[in-house]
Amino acid sequence: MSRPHRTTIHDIAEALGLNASTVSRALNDNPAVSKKTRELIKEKADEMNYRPNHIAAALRRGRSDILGVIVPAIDRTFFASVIRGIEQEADAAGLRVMVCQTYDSAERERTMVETLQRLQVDGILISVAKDNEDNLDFYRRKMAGGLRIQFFDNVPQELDVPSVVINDQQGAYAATMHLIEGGYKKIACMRGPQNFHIYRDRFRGYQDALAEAGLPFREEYVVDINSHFDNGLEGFSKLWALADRPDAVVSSSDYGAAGAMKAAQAEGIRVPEDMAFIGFANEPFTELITPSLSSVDQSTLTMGQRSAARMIDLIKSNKSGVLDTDRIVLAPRLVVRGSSQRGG
Amino acid sequence: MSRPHRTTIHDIAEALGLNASTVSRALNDNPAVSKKTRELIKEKADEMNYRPNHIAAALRRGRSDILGVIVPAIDRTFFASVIRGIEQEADAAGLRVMVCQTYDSAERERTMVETLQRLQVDGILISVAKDNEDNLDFYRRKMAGGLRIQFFDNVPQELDVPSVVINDQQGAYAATMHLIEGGYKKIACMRGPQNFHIYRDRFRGYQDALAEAGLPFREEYVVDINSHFDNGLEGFSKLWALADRPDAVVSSSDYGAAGAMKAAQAEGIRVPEDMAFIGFANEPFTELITPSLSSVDQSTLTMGQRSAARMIDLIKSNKSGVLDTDRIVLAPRLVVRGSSQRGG
DNA sequence: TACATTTGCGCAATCGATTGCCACACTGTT
DNA sequence: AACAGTGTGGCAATCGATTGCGCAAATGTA
Repeated sequence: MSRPHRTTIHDIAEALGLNASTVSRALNDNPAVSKKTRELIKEKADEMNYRPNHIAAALRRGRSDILGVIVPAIDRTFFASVIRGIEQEADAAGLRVMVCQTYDSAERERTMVETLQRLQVDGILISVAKDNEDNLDFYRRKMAGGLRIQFFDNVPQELDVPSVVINDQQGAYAATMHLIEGGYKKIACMRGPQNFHIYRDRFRGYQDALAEAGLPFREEYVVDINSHFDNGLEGFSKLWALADRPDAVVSSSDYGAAGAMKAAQAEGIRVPEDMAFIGFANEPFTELITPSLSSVDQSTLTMGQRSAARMIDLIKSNKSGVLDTDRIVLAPRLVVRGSSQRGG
Repeated sequence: MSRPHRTTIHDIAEALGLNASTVSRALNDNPAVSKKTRELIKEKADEMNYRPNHIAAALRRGRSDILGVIVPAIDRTFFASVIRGIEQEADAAGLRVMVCQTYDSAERERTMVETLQRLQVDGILISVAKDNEDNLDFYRRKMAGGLRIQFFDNVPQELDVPSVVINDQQGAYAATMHLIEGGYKKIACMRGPQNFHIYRDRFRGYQDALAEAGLPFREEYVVDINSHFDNGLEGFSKLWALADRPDAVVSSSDYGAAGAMKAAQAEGIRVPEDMAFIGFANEPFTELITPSLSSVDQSTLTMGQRSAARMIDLIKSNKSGVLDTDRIVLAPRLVVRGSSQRGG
């Protein structure tokens, strides 16, 4: 028992004694069809419960009206929010969005790109996976082959590609400076993996702020972590083991900051009186924990909108992969909450 | 400057002095092609950097090998996890997954179904939107029209459709019973909108547990909330205003429970010594807050896997929309944490 | 009335891959 | 040497919508 027959433009044409081409034009509001027949056709189409076959149209037109989006994981607020921004722009332009997850695997990332390409997506928006060590050549080839790719967030630094990123240095700088202005003097840094430029930039922002304020940079105040709660716990214990303990922590991730803060509280430390904490990403949970966690907001919605808008422009202008390699840099926004505000 | 020419099977055929049909068969490992030519073709295809046009194949075969997934929002851990389960099954079956968000709008939900249908997806997996008051007829028509739809999580009760849900009653029952066993006697309930069966069921589980333990059901201990942090705050203040205050709260949502707990702590209440809290959904943040929040895990991965597996079976057997309307009911799992464990 | 112009619609090719059917060639058997 | 049988591969139709081109009817003009 196969699927029931779906009505096509040919069915409509036959029912009306017309030609399929006329039906197609009518449904697309082509002025070459008189208003009379156009309405007649639309009525009949409605009556026959017609649903256009997007696949067929895509094949003929060479455009699928689909935007591919590839992210490490959709359940991270950051990406979900970027995707929302992308969808807003896509909706407005009449495009659909297809979302794929790499779960931070470089191999799966390549698979996803291939898959989307087979599906004839009009373009791909991507935030590359964390362990994306050597997909560089892959992307070079793809773009040289005419595939339209727009990068955002985590972008391969070695590639001169169109991208939308935030100013990580500036975000970490602002966070650190905020602590300094709050009177904290021994500020530690929990930094992310330094093979990612975003984490390198954040680390640099931290250093820059210290330097500008005339505070010494202390090697032992730097702890390497990943973006997980447990890493924060461990990171804190390292800092706590020091002879000269810090009085504040800037973290490259909210999860890390939350973990560290929880570990600190377990030691009886008062936050923010004895010690301040500040994270990065402005995850929703930052408002839920006690005290609420200060963080750096990454204007994610804008990131999605700008990325999509650029891609859509390119598609509409019908250029191939050669979009200008401009890098759009968005400004982050410091969100001050209880964890860093003495007497607040 | 339009897109560069993409190599097709015709190009390969021409380059080899063969026919496109042979190339097609070879690439699909059709035994009607000798091993020799098959390998020759595959080599050439590789050399010419051939990428099959999925669109064209889909049109011809009448199958797109795409599964449509519709959820209210992908950034809720619950859905992200279900989607992951779906992807696992789909990957194994060689299908792609296209995820759409309704942002809890019934209208957008219909649009998404239509869109996916135009895209000729092989089937749709959906958790219906919250304000899905009257899409019932819509779904009846779609399914009658041969569209394969598999529901999960939030399912229209009025429809006799294939679905995968969890036993909400059982989850809430276990949560409440856990509190009772912990010695709490005045247990309040923050329940979700009662027009959703999932929240009705949870409320029923709460009542059942009370009844079984011989505890009185008290109308004033019931507060209506939505699944937001702020609703938890407000909900708590209502309970706090009572003459005879409760000593525990079961919530139909983690966010509500977290909000209530924070409000309680602000009043100087010790958790769980003075008052216990337990949520529903087992969101990741439940481990981050202090004390960590007990919750009910919904075996989301399994839900996704089972839903997808059923749909895939149906697709492979090439039946139309008439999948058996069995309802698969999964068992939830109580996760006990600090917020409900005295002396723990 | 005759001719030029516009309007409205049909014909047929096309997008790229798939597939039923047929034809040729080769092997092996008698 | 003739024929059956099997193995390979080509031909052409097909999926459903789109679109360049051209024809015929309707309209306008002299």
